[in-house]
Amino acid sequence: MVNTTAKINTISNCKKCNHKLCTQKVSIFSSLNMEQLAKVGDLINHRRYKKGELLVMEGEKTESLVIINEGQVKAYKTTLDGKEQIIYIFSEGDFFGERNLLRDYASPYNVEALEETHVCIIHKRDFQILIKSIPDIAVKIMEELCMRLDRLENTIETMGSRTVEARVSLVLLEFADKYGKPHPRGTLIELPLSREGIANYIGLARETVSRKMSILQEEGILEMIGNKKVLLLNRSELEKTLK
Amino acid sequence: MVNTTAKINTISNCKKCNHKLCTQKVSIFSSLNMEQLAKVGDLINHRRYKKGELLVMEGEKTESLVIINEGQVKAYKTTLDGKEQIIYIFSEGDFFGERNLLRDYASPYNVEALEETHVCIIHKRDFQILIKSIPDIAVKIMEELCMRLDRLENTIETMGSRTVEARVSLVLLEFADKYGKPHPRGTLIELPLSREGIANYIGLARETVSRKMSILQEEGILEMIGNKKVLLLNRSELEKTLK
DNA sequence: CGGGCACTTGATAGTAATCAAGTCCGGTGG
DNA sequence: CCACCGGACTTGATTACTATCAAGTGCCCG
Repeated sequence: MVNTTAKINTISNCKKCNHKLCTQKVSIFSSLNMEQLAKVGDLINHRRYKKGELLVMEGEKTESLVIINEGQVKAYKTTLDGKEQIIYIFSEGDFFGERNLLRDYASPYNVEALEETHVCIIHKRDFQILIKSIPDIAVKIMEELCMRLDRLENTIETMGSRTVEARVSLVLLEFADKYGKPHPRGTLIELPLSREGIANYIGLARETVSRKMSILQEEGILEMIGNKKVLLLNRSELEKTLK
Repeated sequence: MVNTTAKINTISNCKKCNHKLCTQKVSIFSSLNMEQLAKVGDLINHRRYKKGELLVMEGEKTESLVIINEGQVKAYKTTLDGKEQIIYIFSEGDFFGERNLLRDYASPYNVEALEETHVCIIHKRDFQILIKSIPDIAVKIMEELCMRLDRLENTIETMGSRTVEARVSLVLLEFADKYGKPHPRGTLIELPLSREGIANYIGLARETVSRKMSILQEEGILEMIGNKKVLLLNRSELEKTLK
């Protein structure tokens, strides 16, 4: 199965972890029984990336579905003026590379680790077999794709109607839902992105993001804790800026 | 050419046309054999809408997949300042309502006929049965959803990087691919939307769309023919404004 | 031929990008 | 433990661009 001892170690851990990590975490495998999970586990390879490392480059032809097991990554396109437009932030349980499961497809974006990240990889050919023997997986992927469509559609709505405040609110609410933890005075959000990253996510200048967040702080809607944390104090007020 | 008797005619035609119109036109049924097509045909209902009629309202709970057989529709969200942000234009062979095939889902947008439109409707419960007996359909839908994700991701990129020219170019190229016909001097595009519609599609003021298109005409990249047609003379030049 | 509507074009104002200093924070080394 | 350094962030001033407001113009249809 494998050669070097270190690798055997990792892999053998993985034999167990396949159920816990890659498979159980991920909604697309949630309907599988133990036997099926084991089957899936056999097809999975693992890999680690350090912060800043590229998992995939825009335009690169990839051959596999990648599932984030631990850590998080950003998927971004490079615009003609050299900026990066972040499209997705993928965290534990999210996947990418689904486009080329069915046909050959160049990656539409760069994917870069935002921190130490551990991924599970399933090769296209294995996945195609898998999807045929367990059709329910295709349905689960469809569900996930629909959720992404939802988010992108909403993003386009706020980007189109162009009230900058709404864009900032939307991203803060998104982060609150995804990364927020209960706190006596509200919700504590660990930001996955720097100010510049947030700006690149919602198509603004980093200074503008700073300014708008300062205003939200003055209004008592949130409190900035250092640069990487935000305490959301008044969620309903923040939601008002949306609709 | 049409009136009441014609309508009866149409309906009875449909028993036959199910194979030709709804099913053969649509990529999601492209892998089906004749027998399967017939099975699908039996599940389909038809309906016509006049220009301006709403097929679905934002927030409404729908129960079926709708396939455009003839005509076209726009899917749009109403923003808090009363504007409409158009997200999709669906034409012959496109479908919507896929979100609620799997779970109960309120429509994320209004859908309105841009012209006389004829649709095929499959109820959720029938579709769920269909998808189980012919799993390949789920795969086809996945493909289509991936294409939509592609487009939305590109839209977000251009909306984010905020060069207004690029937005106009992108929409013109999209229309050229979708509705363009060969012409001795380039590509003739029948615009599905008015200037205001285009503006609502790419998040600009209608005046801005006018101005940018006038500039493109001055530059010799295109020629406006009345209000509803555009002759694209220099496609490669238009593409340069993107990347 | 005339009326209405969509579109174009012009002038103005508002808002965010850009340019430019500062300031804060975390990390490092003395 | 403290002082210093660098990078990220904030804040301010200016500029650039598009939305908005306001006339016109042209096209399509009766």
